[in-house]
This record gives sequence, structure tokens and C-alpha cells, in this order.
Amino acid sequence: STVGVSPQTSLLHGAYFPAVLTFKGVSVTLENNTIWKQFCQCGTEMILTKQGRRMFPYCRYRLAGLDPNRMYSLVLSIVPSSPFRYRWNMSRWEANGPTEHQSQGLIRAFPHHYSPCLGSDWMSCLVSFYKLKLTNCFQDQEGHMILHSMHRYIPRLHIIPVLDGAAPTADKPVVMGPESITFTFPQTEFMAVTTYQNFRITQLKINHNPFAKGFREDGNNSRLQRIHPPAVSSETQTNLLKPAEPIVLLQNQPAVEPKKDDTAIVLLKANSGVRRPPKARPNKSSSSTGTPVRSIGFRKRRRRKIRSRWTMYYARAWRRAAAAPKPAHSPSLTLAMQPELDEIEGLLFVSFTSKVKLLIGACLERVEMAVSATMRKY
DNA sequence: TCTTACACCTT
DNA sequence: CAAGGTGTAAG
Repeated sequence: STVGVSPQTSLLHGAYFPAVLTFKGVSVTLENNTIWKQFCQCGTEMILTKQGRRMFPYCRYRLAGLDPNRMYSLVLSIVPSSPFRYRWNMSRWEANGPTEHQSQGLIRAFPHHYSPCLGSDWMSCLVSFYKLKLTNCFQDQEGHMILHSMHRYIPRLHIIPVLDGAAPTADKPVVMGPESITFTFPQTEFMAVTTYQNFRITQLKINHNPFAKGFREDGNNSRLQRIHPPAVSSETQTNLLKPAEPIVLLQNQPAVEPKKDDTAIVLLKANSGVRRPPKARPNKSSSSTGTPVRSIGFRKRRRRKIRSRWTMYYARAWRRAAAAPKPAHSPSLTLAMQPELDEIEGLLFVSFTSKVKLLIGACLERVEMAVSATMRKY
């Protein structure tokens, strides 16, 4: 029930993971498409916690083609993208029976904290849903997105013209009128988990999320470098370094879906934060901070905490290999990085060739047909 | 599987 | 400086 797909074929990739979607004159750019694609090809995982966990990557869009003088609310929903429950088995995801929970009739949604705003305002800044948090706590009252662990989801951006300038609240649900549009980027699909399953995902998070900088090994940060695990046979190492098979993205809906008229959107609790119009556009540049100094106590503590669990040895080997991007100063680097590509190529062109091509072909066809159909309709 | 305390980090 | 976002280890 799991299928591997090679992300290496850039042509297919570009066609299937478009950075820009356009519908009814409105175009939406997934601003951080590059990082989404990196996660997507490993099989994105998002952590759920009781108190709520932010997404990384999060949904960040740039809008164009809106009516500058019109008021819009921007809302993100995260909907199930498959009817299955999954399990992580032998380094890959596999469907493990149907989901226990049926989808609720109403759509939960998370209003962007600027909503509502003039079209000109939305278009003059990046629209980032970094505040959105995911939780597995069903009694959550904090306004977080409630998801089921071990299930697959996909975020959708809803652009909803509104008449008055009142901020959307739970009391006053936003209604998806006939002029509302929904955009869905296939590459933002993810698996909800409570603990990371795929180590490649953990590494991507550590290497790209600024808040996880403390776990990086590159540069001056050598958290685990001074611990020397017992040697591991190269055979075992190779097997462990093999990447997990990403799951093929099977969309039941087109990437751009015209909304059904009057679809109700239930808003989560209104954000406590102040609603500010996006006047200044902080086109957020990544600030490189100075190199942190590690305390002696930290090193000792970490050293003591390391257990002799065999998985840790492999984990460290992986880290060392994955941490350094380009310089091949370590033999384990080439060993780790090279098989990666070989295995993926093998998966696509040997084991799963026909199945994958068929699936992707069907997907593309379905998307194209749906889009052109709706375009004609309008 | 999931939860929690924790060190370390960003903001 | 304080608040709060990270993955980890251990339960």
C-alpha cells in the first residue's frame, strides 16, 4: 500500500509541485516551496503535542490578482488527505486500516491574524501561518488545529471576500461564498505524528528550523561529536542509511478547487494577538547569529545521558553524514549521501516503475482535467 | 504510542 | 531580559 516515488525527476517534480497556482485571476505562490519540496520527498512529518506545536515548514504564501480595494479574510484549513491510519514499519509508511474517525461535516479553519484585510494589503506582504499550532488534544480550547496522529493531512488556503471589516470569530463563522477560492499545494501534505519516525525528517527539521539550532552539528555546534560509538559494520550502516520511501501523493481533489457555494467554515477561537494591517513588509531575511558558546556543564551532561542503545549509534552516524552538506572530509559522508540517490533511482526505475508512473500520470491527468473544466465553467 | 522535564536556542 | 519554540531521553 506504500509506493515510492522519485523526486529526482525534476521535470515531473516541477509539474506536480508547482510553486504558483492560479485560478480566477488570483495567483498564489508557495513562498517557501523549496523547503517544502525537500521535506515532501522524504515524507513530511508534523509533530502533535498537547499544548500545540507549530508546523515546520509552515504555510507561507504570496498573493497576486486580488481586488486591491476589496476586503478578504484568509483562512487555513487542514483536512485529511487519505481515509487511512498509517504505521511506520521497517523504515517506511504503510496504510494500516481505515481511519476510525470520519471527517466532520464542518471544516475547521484557522484565520490568518490579519484577517480581514484589503486586497492591496494582503498582496503587499507575505502571508505566513507560522502561528498555527497542531495538537492531538481533542479538548483543546486554545484554538489549535486538532489532528489525529498517524494520519495524513493537507493544508488548504481559503481566500474569502467579506463584506464588513470585522475580524472573524468563533461566534461568527466565515462562510465560503460563491466568490471564495481554495488553493491546495500537494507538496504541503504531511503525516501527523507524536514522535518523529523518519530520521531524515528529524535532520531536515534540525538543519532548517532556527529553533532547533541547538541540535545542529555543523559549524561550531558539536553536540555529539566527542562521543565515539563502537564501529558499525558497513553493511548494516548502508541499510540504515537507506532513505525511507516517500509516499506518493494521491489527491482526490484538484490543486485548485473552486469552492462549493456556502460551505461553512468553523473558525477556531479567535487569536488573542492584536490584528495589525500588514503595512510594513518584513520580507524576512534570515539573520545569521553569532556562534553560541557551549558550557562545560552541557557537554558533561550530554555525555552522561547517552545510552548504549544500538539505534543511537546509527543515528549518530547518520547525523555526522547528513550534517555536512558539501565538503567530503569524512568517508562516512560519501557512504551516506551517495547510496541515497542510487536507492531512490532504483526504487523508481526498477521496483516501482510502472506503478508510480501510472499513479502520477493519473494524478496529473485528474488535476489538469479538473482545472480546465472549472476554468471553462467560469 | 504518547507524555514530560529539560538544555539550548530564537525572538 | 523574558517568553517561548526546538528535539531528546526516559518513563
